[in-house]
Amino acid sequence: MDTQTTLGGGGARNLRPLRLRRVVPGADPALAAGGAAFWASVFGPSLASDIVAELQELAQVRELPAGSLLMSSREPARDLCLIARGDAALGSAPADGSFQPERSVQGPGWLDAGSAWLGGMPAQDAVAVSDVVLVTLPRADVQALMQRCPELARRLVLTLARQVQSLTLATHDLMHKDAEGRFAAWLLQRCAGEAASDGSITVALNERKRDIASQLAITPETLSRLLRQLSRKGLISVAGYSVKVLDLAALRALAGV
Amino acid sequence: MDTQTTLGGGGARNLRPLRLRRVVPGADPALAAGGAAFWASVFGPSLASDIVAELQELAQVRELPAGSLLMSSREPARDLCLIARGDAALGSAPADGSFQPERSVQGPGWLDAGSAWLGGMPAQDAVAVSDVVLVTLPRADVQALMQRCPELARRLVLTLARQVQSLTLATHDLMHKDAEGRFAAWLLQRCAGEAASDGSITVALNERKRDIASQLAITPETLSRLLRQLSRKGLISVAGYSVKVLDLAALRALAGV
DNA sequence: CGAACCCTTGATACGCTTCAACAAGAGTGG
DNA sequence: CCACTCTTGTTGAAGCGTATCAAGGGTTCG
Repeated sequence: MDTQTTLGGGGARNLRPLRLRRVVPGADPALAAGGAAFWASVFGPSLASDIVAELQELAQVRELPAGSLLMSSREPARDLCLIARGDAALGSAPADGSFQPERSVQGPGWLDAGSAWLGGMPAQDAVAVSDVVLVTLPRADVQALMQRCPELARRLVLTLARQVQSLTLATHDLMHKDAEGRFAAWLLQRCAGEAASDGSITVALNERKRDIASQLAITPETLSRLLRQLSRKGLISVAGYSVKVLDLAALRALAGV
Repeated sequence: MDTQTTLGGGGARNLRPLRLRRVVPGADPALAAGGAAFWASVFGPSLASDIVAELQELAQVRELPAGSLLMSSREPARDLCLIARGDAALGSAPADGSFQPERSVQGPGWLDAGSAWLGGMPAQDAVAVSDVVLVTLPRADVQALMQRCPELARRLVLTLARQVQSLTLATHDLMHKDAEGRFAAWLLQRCAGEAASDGSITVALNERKRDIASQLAITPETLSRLLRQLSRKGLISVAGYSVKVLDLAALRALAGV
């Protein structure tokens, strides 16, 4: 039917993401774990350097292999959790060993800034998708630091406000968009600022397709059919784990409302 | 088929909620709008009284009729929004005059504590379901107050963290539960702490059924069929706008996972 | 090689929406 | 008071969207 018989075929495609990635590019650990750049990317730029130093003092930095459980909904959250390097997934682990990712986080960024304040269990579990550098800040210490530095409090409020907005948009999508619309919106978000010269944009899928499907609340089968449909309609062109966006406007129309 | 021919029938049921309620019980305005009780219910108890006084100073209190637009996703959010009295609905207003409620808020409580910090448009619209007393706090002033009172900052972080958790649970439900499960969960949440002597619990539906359906992301038709199904199975008993829960355990089983 | 894992494709089943029709109030105005 | 309209909820029939089940091929690893 298509000139391209198999989506998974072709030689020039990028490699498939493994379930557990064992090899990791050896990034500079000093930069990733402890640099001021890291704190700037999670708390925003130009935070007073003495505060950054205190945060660095409080932070517990751990390097963990892919597959590690970073956060469990079965034990109380005492720390604010961040990812300095690597990818992680938030979702639910239904005790039978499987894991349903609901949201993905790429380092450097926040994993969970909220649960620790509530004195109960976090609402989600988290696992490392790649090898990660996990940074944890004890809530009590952060609270004490906030007492002396109102600016830090403001940054934290900002972080939480952003997350509220992001989650609000996510629920809106789940309530009002069908699978095609949600995938279009997901793809557009991955396009942000990566325009090529001819107007086409290529998006590399870093995760397994079944994890993408899981985040979109659809089955892997449906995602596969969706990719086929959209490429048949000429909106995208798929080669393994790389998706080229051909018709940005049409994709936006699908994603809108 | 049933002994009860029509769900809407029967004489002893409670009244139907109107689309725009015009009559409102005349509660004590002093208590609702300005009392320390109000601030305690939104910021938590035992906040320093001088801070409460300053908040009271900053707050702009407005009494608005049912149907009013309280918040628009088309104009930037400069204030933190609270409801002192009455009911409001957050959702999307698709410009054609209709309104799709996604979440309901009952006073006293927060309407939107997050958007104002982001310097953009809020992600949702809000309308008053009943007559409401709307309280707004200019973000800049709250920020200045937080500088002098770290405790206030902590309370705000707590508020936002709670909302993050609530939204996380909502997305989880939308992703993994079917309509029956979501409705069961919704009903159970309304049961909280209202147990009668014989173990049965009666829940009064304050909103239109179509608004409940909208919050559950289902159609009114499906909700109607769902009520019929569950009452046929003996889990609940429906009389107009009052639902009696008969089998709490079975309902929990439906809502679980 | 076989085993494990992933993606794809097809056939089928089910949940929910859509559309249409109807009954019951609630508001309106004679 | 009644007739009329508007809105809400209910019910049934039909159809779409997505899940489920089953089969097959590709790739990686032991």
